[in-house]
Amino acid sequence: DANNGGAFSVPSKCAKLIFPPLDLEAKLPTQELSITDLHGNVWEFRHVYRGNPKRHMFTHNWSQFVDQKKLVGGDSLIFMKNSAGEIYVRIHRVKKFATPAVLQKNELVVMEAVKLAEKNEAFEVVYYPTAGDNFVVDAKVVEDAMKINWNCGMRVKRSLNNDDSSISLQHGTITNLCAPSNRPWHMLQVKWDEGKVSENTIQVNPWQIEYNFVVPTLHLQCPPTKKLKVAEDSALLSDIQGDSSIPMIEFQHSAMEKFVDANNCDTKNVTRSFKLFGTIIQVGNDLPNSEIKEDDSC
Amino acid sequence: DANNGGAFSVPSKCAKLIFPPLDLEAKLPTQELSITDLHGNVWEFRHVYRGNPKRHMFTHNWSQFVDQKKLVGGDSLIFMKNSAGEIYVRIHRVKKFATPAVLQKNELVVMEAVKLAEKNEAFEVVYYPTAGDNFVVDAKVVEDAMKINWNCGMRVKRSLNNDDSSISLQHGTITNLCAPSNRPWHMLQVKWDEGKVSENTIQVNPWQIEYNFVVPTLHLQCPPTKKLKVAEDSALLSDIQGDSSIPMIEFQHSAMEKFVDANNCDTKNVTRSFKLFGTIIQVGNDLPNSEIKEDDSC
DNA sequence: TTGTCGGCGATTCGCCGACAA
DNA sequence: TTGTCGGCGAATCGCCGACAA
Repeated sequence: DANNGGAFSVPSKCAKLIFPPLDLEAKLPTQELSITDLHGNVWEFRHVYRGNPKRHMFTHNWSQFVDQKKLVGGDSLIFMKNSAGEIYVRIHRVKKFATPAVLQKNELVVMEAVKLAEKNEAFEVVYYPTAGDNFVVDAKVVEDAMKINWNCGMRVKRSLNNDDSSISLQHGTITNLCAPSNRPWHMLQVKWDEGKVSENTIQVNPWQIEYNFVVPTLHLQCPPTKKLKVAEDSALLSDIQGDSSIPMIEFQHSAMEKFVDANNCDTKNVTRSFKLFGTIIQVGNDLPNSEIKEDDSC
Repeated sequence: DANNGGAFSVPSKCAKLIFPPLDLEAKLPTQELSITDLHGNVWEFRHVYRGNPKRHMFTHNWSQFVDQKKLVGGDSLIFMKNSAGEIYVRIHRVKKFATPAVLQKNELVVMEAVKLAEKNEAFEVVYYPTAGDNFVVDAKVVEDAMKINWNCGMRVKRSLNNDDSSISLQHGTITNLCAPSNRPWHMLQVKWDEGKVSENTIQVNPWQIEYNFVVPTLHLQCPPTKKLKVAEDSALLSDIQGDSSIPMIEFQHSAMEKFVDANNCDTKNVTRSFKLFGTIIQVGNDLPNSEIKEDDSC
């Protein structure tokens, strides 16, 4: 388990198993530990054995670690030691589920904008780049996702690219198909395997999930283990940017900028098209002064 | 001018002209000022008249302002008051020029990667998303830029989208055409009007600048004043992301991610093409394990 | 065994006038 | 007129054992 105030209490099993032994005769047994994270960054923690009753703790550099990794209560740490005695740490973040109330409010706002956009009228949407619920996507991405014959009971997955360390796969089942006015926006209702029952059913866009076909037991060119490794490498490369729970968000964000730019009477890329909530938008001079606000909070 | 230690000394002309008058009889004349920035955020500064000799200063909330706006020595503030008495502040950032030595080192690294890429061999480049010197660009952007008949003496401009507030236009003149092996990378040498003489000549890519045609005195559909306003609005919308000195960087960054993903044996977008240093790259499975590292520092 | 609390010392931060350029 | 310095009190931070769950 994870953080409390100021220092970190290391479970004693973990400390005895992994850390070099301390001189327990000293009044204040202390050593400096160099621990490597998944990025190859080395953290110099001070490991002390103190308190009454005695317990193993990290003091120096611990709060910096919490800050930089944006740890919250519930997150877990996994310590590892290789044969050379080098210690590694990996973060396993607690899954965060948005409450249905928030999701429903977003739904209303977006659907209103959809109607305005279809009529070519001005619309306004507050965009949270880090929230992972994105509505401006490259047209091709939407089309590819719509080629799949989505159906109730299908097993799906999405990867949660948590902040800046681990990547984890989330699995679920399609429980409902709801296509208001035949639009793909939030068309699929998915029940995730994990999470509190009251919070684990959400509506998603087809392009945010992947169909989770069952891998047969035959030998394939890309066995599942290798595929997983690739996913981790890719996370390692891209996570410094540190946003979003959905892999494609960076591209979507840029698409958004492109759209805003073009909307402000830049005539260089008039032929470019995007899907906006599933409606094709030709960006150019013919749109009114639609405004899209960005906001990094949330 | 801008910041010193802890508080901010407001030039007395500015204070007398713009701020509401203080009760100069009090021992410590003080008032709270609500000042709005370009994002519409309201800052509550404490304005005191203190010291010996007396001077106008901002104390409370000033350091938060410096932190959030990432002000550095040399940056300027512009205060404005409208007829209703509301006060606004705008930041004008000092221009930063990279040293020729750094630029030349980058040049060597990139040119080496170009050669490897052309031979379809593995290459490695450290990518700084915030540095503004980008080499993976949508093919169409490059092609558009190459349609212009670049020539010495042409006047050009680029917009510096400084961190998160003002946008400023930088003007310059093409002083040299250097096309090693007929590639557009760093093809144009530009001398900027401002900046120290030793640092104001750099090599740029054609897609990073705009040809600055002379606007005739006739009436046009888009007079220059309006165009400037548009640029400011666009900065207002996009600057929270807060990177880069070149408008297109976000898109380039996403293109980079796309490229990395595709390179890691994702077969969904094999038909997509990019210009890499001006060389067309078809992303797909046929490339070896090229690695591209990202790094947010610098 | 381990989460939380109060305490304490060291460091930083916010705000001031004293200078001097 | 205005940039920088030292000083000071307040607030925060880092680190500890005392509890109790």
